[in-house]
Amino acid sequence: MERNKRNGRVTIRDVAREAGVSQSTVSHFLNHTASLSPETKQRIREAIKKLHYRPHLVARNFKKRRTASLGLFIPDITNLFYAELSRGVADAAREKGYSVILYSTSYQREMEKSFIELVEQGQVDGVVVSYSLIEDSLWNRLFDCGVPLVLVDIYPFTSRYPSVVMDNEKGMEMAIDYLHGLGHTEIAYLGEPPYVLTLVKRQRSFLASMQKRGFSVKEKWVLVEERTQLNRVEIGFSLGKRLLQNQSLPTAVVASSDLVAIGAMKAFLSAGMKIPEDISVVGFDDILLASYFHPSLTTIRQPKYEMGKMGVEFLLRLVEGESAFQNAILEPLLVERNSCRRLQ
Amino acid sequence: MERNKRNGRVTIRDVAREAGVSQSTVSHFLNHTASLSPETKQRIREAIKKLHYRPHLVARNFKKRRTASLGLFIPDITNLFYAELSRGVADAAREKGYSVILYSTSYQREMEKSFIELVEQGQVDGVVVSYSLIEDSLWNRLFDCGVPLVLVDIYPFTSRYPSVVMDNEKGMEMAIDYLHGLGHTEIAYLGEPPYVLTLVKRQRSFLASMQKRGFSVKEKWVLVEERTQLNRVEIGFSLGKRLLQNQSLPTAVVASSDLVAIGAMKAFLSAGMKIPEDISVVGFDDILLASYFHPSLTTIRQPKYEMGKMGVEFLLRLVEGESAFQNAILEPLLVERNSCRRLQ
DNA sequence: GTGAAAGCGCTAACAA
DNA sequence: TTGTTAGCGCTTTCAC
Repeated sequence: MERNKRNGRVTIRDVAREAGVSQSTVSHFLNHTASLSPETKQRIREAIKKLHYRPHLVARNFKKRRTASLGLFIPDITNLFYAELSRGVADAAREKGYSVILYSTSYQREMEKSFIELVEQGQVDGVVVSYSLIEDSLWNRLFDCGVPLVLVDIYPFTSRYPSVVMDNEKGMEMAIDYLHGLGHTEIAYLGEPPYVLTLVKRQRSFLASMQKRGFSVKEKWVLVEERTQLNRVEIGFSLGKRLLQNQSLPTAVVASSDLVAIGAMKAFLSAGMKIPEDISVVGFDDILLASYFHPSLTTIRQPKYEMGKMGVEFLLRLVEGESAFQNAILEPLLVERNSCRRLQ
Repeated sequence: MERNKRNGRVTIRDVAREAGVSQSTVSHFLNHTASLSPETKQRIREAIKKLHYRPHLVARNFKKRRTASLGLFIPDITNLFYAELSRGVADAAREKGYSVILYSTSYQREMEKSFIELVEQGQVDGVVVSYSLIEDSLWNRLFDCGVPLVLVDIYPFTSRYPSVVMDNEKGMEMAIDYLHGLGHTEIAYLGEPPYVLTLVKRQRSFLASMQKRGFSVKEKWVLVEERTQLNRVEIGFSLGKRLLQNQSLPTAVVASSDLVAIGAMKAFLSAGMKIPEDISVVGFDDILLASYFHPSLTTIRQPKYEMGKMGVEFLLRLVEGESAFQNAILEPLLVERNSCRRLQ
């Protein structure tokens, strides 16, 4: 970078001086906000080139009272579900000229707090929230600071914000339906910590769907981890092992997510069981890699990338001044692979 | 957020007025940069509370000529290698008071360019680069704009910057050594596009290590994909299938990364082969989930999280004015699982 | 202990 | 078509 005498950065002033015009003329040139004479333009162009001038983005946005960036609240970027969602968010944001600041909390209170503070201090123009704040008071701080918000994969527990979710009840019902169609009636549920309503709904819908069909649900077959911070795959593994401690086993298992399903499959295989011969498994999400496990995982697909993308679209409408907003509910899709067998 | 009359945001001015002191006194209060009388402090505290004042981070940093954020250049956040690395970067950054802006390019020129422009325009104080810019001229723009840089998982092709890499040659040699120890001499290499030196080194080291041991390398057993943008797992799958078209097959396969290995395993299993009975597989990276595939993947571990973390540490020294810098080379570790068998 | 004033790099009325 | 001026919200001398 070229440096000017004073402090380093080449500013619009330096360009103006070099070109023999005023600051505002250079600004007009940069923003095409006035028509300038060809000669002036040329002089400015040369000055810019000579000094290697680049407008200072932050100053520019500061003046315009915006940051052109969005915050992305997620619990864990190494969870493929969130990674795929993030990609949708990042792509949509970039397309509209916004940057994405990563607020990935590792499910930790401290991190939540520190990110919320950044939001309160105006670091971003809007926030995509795919995460349930553990500490309730932080939600209030987020709401109170008046920053535009969109809830993605989080149910709109308050109706003040746009949101994008998949129909989780329906997704879970499709899973049960599918297993039912294959002749299964003895089905277990393995769940990660239901710390978001999304997960609560899956669990409830599991129970409701089972009941609706007259299938009994053994308490010991509904295993839900409590400790929020654990790795999802490890949760699945440990729940899988716990399930195997039962006297009688179900013929099929539905997991709260693919990661849990994968962990559970590992537990089953490690115990010498065969999938789907000895037990069928259905996941939830359809993460990348789901089809690469052995056996490939039958699962309920969530349109993660699209959810992220749509979330940003909804958010930016708010950011750019619209007051109306939408709450989208997307459709689940069952992806049949090789982790389930037909009984008999 | 409380609003003042003029434009919305409550500023330090409003607080000063409310408390009956000057702006600078409030500033001193906020920054503990002068000792104030208890009464003044109290009045300011009350005013802040009453108005729900939050200092404006951007203005603050602008004044201080910094952004307190770092850019993270990666090709794909849904590639678990980069997701894990990103976590290290994010954690270290947060710990030091910096935010992370995601520059994930999807291996696309356009994206590269648009991110480089943001860097040139001063969006960040420093950049973690774990990505080889496809377009050479963009590297120059990055270098020329004088922003502090650290290269992570990228070899320092110029010696002007700090860097963190694992010893890729050694890692690959360990893989061959390991297979050798198990009695393998017929080994194939499946490689993703060697668009970074890191990958080139793995490939070269594969050839060198084979040669050193007097193992012949069949040309048809060294398969390397060219198309940069393809998904790594799919690359592995297609290379695996291509390998199977050979008349004679190797007894073992080394992949350029775990994702490629996983794809290849899928191809082998789909063709009715058993792993490791019919063919042994060694991966590279040890991504999360590597132990959950079937069979679990023997691989060379890269300390991804630590690399990200260390990268940020190196970078921040530069950002904070130090001129000396380090180039760290980390040690690989072979993680033995179940994807390889002893011959005989 | 407190405040006046200048200025970070830029945009945007408004004037000329 | 070009320039003057007044800030955006804050920090930071430097004086009192």
